[in-house]
Amino acid sequence: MTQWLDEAQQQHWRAWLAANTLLLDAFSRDLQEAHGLTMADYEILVRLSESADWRMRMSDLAEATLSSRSRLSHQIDRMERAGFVERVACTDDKRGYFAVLTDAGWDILVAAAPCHVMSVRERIVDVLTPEEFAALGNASKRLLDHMGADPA
Amino acid sequence: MTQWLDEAQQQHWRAWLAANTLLLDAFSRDLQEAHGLTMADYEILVRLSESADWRMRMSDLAEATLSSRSRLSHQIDRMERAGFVERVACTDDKRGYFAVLTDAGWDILVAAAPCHVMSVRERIVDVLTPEEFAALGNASKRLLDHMGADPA
DNA sequence: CTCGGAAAGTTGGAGTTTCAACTAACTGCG
DNA sequence: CGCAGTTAGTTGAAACTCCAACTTTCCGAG
Repeated sequence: MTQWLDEAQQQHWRAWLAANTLLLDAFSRDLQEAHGLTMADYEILVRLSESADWRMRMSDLAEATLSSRSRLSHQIDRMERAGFVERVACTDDKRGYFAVLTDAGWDILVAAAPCHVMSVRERIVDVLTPEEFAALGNASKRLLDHMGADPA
Repeated sequence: MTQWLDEAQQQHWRAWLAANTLLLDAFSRDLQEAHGLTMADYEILVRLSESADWRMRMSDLAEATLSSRSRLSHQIDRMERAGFVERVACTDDKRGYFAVLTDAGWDILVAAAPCHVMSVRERIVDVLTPEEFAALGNASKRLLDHMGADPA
């Protein structure tokens, strides 16, 4: 016998789902309109910029951005065409490649970051009380843990 | 001067983002493996099944599922091909169409629902304390309100 | 050394989403 | 009435994602 959700649970669940969709849409739209970037582009730029030598192995980057290898590979194709990253062969492991941030990639990240942070603030951080926001973050962290995901 | 996020805020934000991605992936995968449905399919089936006469105007359905008209149109194409819905011309407004749930659509929804609810429980509802889950839902609701979204 | 399996990454095609352009029908104002 | 502007919905192409198959290289046991 299925244990259905009660009315309140149903509402929480749907709110969570709807908020995700609308927020993610909004962030993408903001980034897109202002700088022609997608969320995926942006996350890759961020990860690379935070890495030593502005570079990361394809697999590590895929894992960090919660993306499949295949998806990342196509994604890096596009970003390479756009001039934001370069592929550099890894000499230690000849199967491997690094995705390396270019100056152009850095520049667009620097240009886009303030506007992205702004929209995260406007739509989430500053909308909630600090307690509510922390609760949202902590609940998310618990859910991640339960799935065995690294919180990094 | 950009007001960056502090360390804790950064972590909450990233946790939220990661949890969304992983959870949504997981729900899709569960539905896909068990019944060959996508989340989008499932939500449409749910909405239609909850509507009078198992039918909804295309625009209303698009709005309810937070999808663009174009996306919904393609989506309904596929579901019509699969036999889960039908398009029925609207006689009042000759521009309009109803998406109507078929018996086959109802059947697959009935088959898929328990397994979907199960996975929502397993991955969210039963993972958190009732307080944490409520906090997640309420925060989401607040964010929706702030975006002017109807909580229905 | 060498061979089988695992890991890194890419590829192509099919499926999905987005965007802009389009048709057809409705609405209301002069 | 009659036509300008809106609304409903579709379409096709381009962008993106997913999946399965593939190549190359690495690793470890014998």
